[in-house]
Amino acid sequence: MTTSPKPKALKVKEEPKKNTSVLSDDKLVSMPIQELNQHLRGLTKEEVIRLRQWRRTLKNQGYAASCRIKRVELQKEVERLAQKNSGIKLKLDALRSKYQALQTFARTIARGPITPTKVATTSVNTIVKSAKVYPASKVIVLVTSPLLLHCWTAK
Amino acid sequence: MTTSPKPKALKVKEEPKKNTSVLSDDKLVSMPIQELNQHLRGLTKEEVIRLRQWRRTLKNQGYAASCRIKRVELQKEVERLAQKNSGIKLKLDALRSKYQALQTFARTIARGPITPTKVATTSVNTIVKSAKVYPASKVIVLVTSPLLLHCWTAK
DNA sequence: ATGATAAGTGAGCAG
DNA sequence: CTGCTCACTTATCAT
Repeated sequence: MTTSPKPKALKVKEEPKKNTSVLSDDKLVSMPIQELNQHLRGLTKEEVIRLRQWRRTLKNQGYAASCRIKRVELQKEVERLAQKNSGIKLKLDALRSKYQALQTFARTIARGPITPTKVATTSVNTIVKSAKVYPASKVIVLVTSPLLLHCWTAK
Repeated sequence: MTTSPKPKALKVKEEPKKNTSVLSDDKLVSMPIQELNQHLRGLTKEEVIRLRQWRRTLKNQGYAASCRIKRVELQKEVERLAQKNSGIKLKLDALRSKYQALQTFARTIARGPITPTKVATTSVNTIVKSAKVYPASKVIVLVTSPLLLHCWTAK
């Protein structure tokens, strides 16, 4: 009905009107077609068609409803995915930070500021002691003699 | 219409029927309401109502269409998000691998092949002093606090 | 026949 | 009034 259907008068809201037959809509729609056919015996041809059509319409109501539900769930899906997405992004950022920190650290110990600060020999003791302010720190003493590397660390 | 509406006879497919007035549906629906009112002068009260209703119906057609488009886009949104999601997951996994590799590397160069001998903290001083038996030796003290490496050497 | 879905309609709410 | 959305109906398409 895409092109200019007759502008009809306003539709009068139909009365709910109770069912003509004993069958409830619920039963009519859920009954196996075979069983329905039995109930249809002895009815006018027109009545049969009408009932069948009504059954079909009721079924369609159900299909339409499930379509609507589907749509709602699609909406939820979008929200769920969006949330999940931002969650992963946070993880990614956190990991990136950790990675960069580690990278910096790795560079430092690999070839970074290994230009040691020069201090008086006597200060070494002080330095070793001061390391204790970092509970997680480790003190490593390297002593190089020609061609040999001796290494100790505190127990 | 939830409860047993009258099972009506099949609706006869209406003829497309050309528009009664000169106004095309397109114009009728897009025309400003004010302009419409001018065109409405001299028409039956019923005709006026009918035309207005028809305009409303045409508008509703448009709204319904945009609703459907919206739904389709929702569908696309889901696909888009799902794809994006798996993309980020790949990145995350890749970064995790890189991170672990770097971690291994860092561990290797940090304390890898040197396996320091463990000694009492007090012994460190002794060690430093004893290094002097090697005239060409160098003493380097490394103190690591989390993610930072401090390094000194004797003058 | 059955299920799903596009299009269209009126109802009703919100602005 | 306008726009939107819901529930429903009908028309189709595919199984």
